Amino acid sequence: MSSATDHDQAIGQVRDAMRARGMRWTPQRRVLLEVLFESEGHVRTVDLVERARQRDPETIPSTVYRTLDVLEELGLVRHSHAADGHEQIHVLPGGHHGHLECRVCGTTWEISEQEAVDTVRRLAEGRDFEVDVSHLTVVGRCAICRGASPEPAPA
Amino acid sequence: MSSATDHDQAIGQVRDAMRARGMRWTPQRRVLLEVLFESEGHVRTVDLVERARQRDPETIPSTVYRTLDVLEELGLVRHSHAADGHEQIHVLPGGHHGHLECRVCGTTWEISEQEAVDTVRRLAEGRDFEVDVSHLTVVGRCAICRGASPEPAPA
DNA sequence: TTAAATGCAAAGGGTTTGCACCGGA
DNA sequence: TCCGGTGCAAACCCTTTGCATTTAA
Repeated sequence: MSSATDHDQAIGQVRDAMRARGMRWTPQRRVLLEVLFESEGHVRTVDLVERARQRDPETIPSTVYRTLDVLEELGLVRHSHAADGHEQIHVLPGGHHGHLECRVCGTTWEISEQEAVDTVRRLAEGRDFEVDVSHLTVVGRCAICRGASPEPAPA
Repeated sequence: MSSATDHDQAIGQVRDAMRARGMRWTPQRRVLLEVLFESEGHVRTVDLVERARQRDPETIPSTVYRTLDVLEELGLVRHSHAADGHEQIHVLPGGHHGHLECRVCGTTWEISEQEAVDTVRRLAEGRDFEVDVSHLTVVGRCAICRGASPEPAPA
């Protein structure tokens, strides 16, 4: 768990990085960064917009989307897609990581970078393919949902 | 590679299965099934609509989407999401399989069911998670695109 | 000062829905 | 005949875009 101070420090670094590149530091960007760092690794973009709006009701979606694009260019976040196809944002300093998502209950678990890399290693090596583990989402049914409904839809 | 006759036979089975459940067999459904069986395992839903329209210009998108829902309930197809979040359809009798997709050039390769299962086995076993390999899409950069641009965006 | 960001509104693209009509069983 | 499917149009949701205005540097 990170403290508010950790976040402040990380946000300060982003601010400096942006200024160093001639970009501007705005209240809107600070709000988004705060929300991002509190989002424990991954969030749906839609939820991000919502959380930012809770913090600042004036939040405009397009500003959030545009800032996310910038942050992705800076390498601070990455996006992937959840089981329903919606965009999902990952904060990198929390570590590259993949996801395991239950298609029944929607719960998501993180897969550590190491485990994600181990998982796809064989795939990648055999084909000279560079896997983007942050974009890896493995979908299926979790233990609880399998127990609740033993069989998947029959063929 | 399957012959037209194989397809006809498979389509006939679907027709019978639908009738047996009190569902109706329509020209629109036949067209969609034909397109599906010619799609070699996986297609984006949008492309499916397009291909059906080439065959029958009267094709209506909502009919395609609704029929796909029915086919998924029957267990004949599954959907997943490509790297851009768009829906992708898989025809099951062609075999469960995953995908490898290059985020740069967009090329997609199939991963056999066996390889997909091997890949995620450790992940699944450790958590009692049932992985839906048909929904597995591993994104990254292919050998060619890595050669063209050595480094990904720096952090 | 001045170019980067924002706010706003509108468009875009894929997908879903409601409902009257059609047509397969 | 009768209910499942279709056609059509509109709604939806997330996301992107254009452009005038604001504002950080």
